[in-house]
Amino acid sequence: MSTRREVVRRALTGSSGFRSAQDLYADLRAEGSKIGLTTVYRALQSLSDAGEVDVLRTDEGEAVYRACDTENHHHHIVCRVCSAAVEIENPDVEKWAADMGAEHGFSNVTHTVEVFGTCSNCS
Amino acid sequence: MSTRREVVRRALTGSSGFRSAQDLYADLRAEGSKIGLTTVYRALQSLSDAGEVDVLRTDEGEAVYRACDTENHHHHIVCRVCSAAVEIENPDVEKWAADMGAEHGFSNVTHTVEVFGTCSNCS
DNA sequence: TCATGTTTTGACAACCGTTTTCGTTTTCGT
DNA sequence: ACGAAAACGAAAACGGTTGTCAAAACATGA
Repeated sequence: MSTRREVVRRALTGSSGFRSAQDLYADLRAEGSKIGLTTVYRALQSLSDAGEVDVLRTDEGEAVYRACDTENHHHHIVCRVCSAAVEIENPDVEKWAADMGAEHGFSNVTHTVEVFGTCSNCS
Repeated sequence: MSTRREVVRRALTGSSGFRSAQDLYADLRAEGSKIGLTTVYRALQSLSDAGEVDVLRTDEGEAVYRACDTENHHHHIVCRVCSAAVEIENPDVEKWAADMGAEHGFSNVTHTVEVFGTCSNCS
């Protein structure tokens, strides 16, 4: 396991919200690291492949990452101002998604569910 | 209302699945239209602003569009091979999202829910 | 019909996030 | 300490999308 990857993981863990690769790169450079942008992208790719971080896309198509507390399947409620996020669960939605798949003849069913709002700090 | 906009709308309506701007552009050129890519983007922007088409982002961050049967709030189950989509609803999810927002102090709550799978034609 | 102002259009360039390339540096096993 | 393999970073390439701008289409009034 590379040091750089750990540095990126730590930078991500230091924030409770979703961060973009460029955000993390800026943070790390600001604190004196000589890391390259390419390496940040590579580390995030690898962390997300390993399932250690969650990824989602903003409305603008930018990928943002978060180091979550649990590795289990869950969803988020995300502040659209500061990107802070809370992990949430809903077994009913899981079942519903599976049922919908079966009902319409879809196999290998997955789903994405994200809730957005303005958090109490930002409103 | 411009003709070009109608042409794009018709091209979208002709397909049951989600299509990208570039897909639609290719289709229209293939059928002899002299439309420009910029115009396709502009038409889709305007249709989506007007709420006449639904937009979502692929995993790769590409925007894809669909002309849905209803203008009411709904979700989709989308084939990850051919992009065919079926409109689905779930009042429970709507309520749950709102409840989660309230519970965690988030205001102005919205949500995105998409289900993915392989449709019967493609499996 | 013709002149004039407005809107729409499309070729092309610019943008921006992300990935590829490639030469260099670091790490690791022996 | 040595050489192979992996990681690294700068810069170029890439792909989708948006901005620019001049030309074309359209509308309006004289």
